[in-house]
Amino acid sequence: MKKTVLVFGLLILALLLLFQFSKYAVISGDLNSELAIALIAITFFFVGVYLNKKSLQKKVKPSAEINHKKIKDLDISKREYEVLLGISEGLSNKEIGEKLFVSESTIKTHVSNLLAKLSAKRRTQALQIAKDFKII
Amino acid sequence: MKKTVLVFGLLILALLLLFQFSKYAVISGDLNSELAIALIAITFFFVGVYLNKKSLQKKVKPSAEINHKKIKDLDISKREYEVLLGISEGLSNKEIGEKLFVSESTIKTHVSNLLAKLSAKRRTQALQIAKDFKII
DNA sequence: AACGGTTTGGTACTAAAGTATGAGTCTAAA
DNA sequence: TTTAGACTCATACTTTAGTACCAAACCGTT
Repeated sequence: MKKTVLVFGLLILALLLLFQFSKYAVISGDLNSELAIALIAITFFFVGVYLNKKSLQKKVKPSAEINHKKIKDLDISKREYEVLLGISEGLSNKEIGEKLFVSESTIKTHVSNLLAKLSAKRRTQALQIAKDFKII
Repeated sequence: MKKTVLVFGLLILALLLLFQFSKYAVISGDLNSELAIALIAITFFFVGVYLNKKSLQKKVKPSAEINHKKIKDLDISKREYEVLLGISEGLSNKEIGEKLFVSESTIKTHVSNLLAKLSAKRRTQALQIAKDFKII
């Protein structure tokens, strides 16, 4: 919010300066009126590019963002989530165990609990559901 | 390519028209010089927005497109690809078999060949690799 | 018609995955 | 301090997944 106010403040300031500059150029009868117009055109061109980029970012980013609230809603613990990430990397239970420095048995327990919480029958189904929920 | 030429042609035309218009406004001593400048500013603002949107589209779209060439390069058959899609939906071999009206044995054969072609040890790893290759 | 590639499917096996149950440890909160 | 939840691990078991090998049927091409 603060950022938005700052940006718009600066934009209005720049706009006023450009208008003052163009007025001065016209009144003083310089040959520079074309230059002034060109400057205004270029400035607003970049303002357009900048604002468009900002507004698009807000529409594109969410598709790649993780829904942390959903993770809590599903009652998925920290460790279970780490296991879920291991599954999404295509690792076996044994490999996940090695990565997290625990036994394969432990991973099996986590996976089993995870599947129940995600209402999945298999780890591949868990991946599909987790993607739908945007938690991976 | 043709489109690009057309767009740039129209842009240059619009630019020239605006310059002529602004010249006329200034020379004729109207009070409208500010209006002319505002029009130029607005025009270039939208030009900036438009061009930015165009250039971003080319960068965003490919991330959701399927690389059919890669599928052929990996020598993955039609049926094998259908099985891969079944896996990505979280289905078991038996369920994929029912969906495609063939036996579980057949699916196992397809999966085994698929894993070899994708250099994967497990179906979950196959999913991860297939995503990297942008074939699912 | 013979050929290569795909698709299908079976048997027999090994390897993972997943379930159920019980239990010990640890930590943060009541 | 005891209590609940999270994490750990094991055993014993069932179910899927995956491999290896073989073989028949199908299909478009030459």
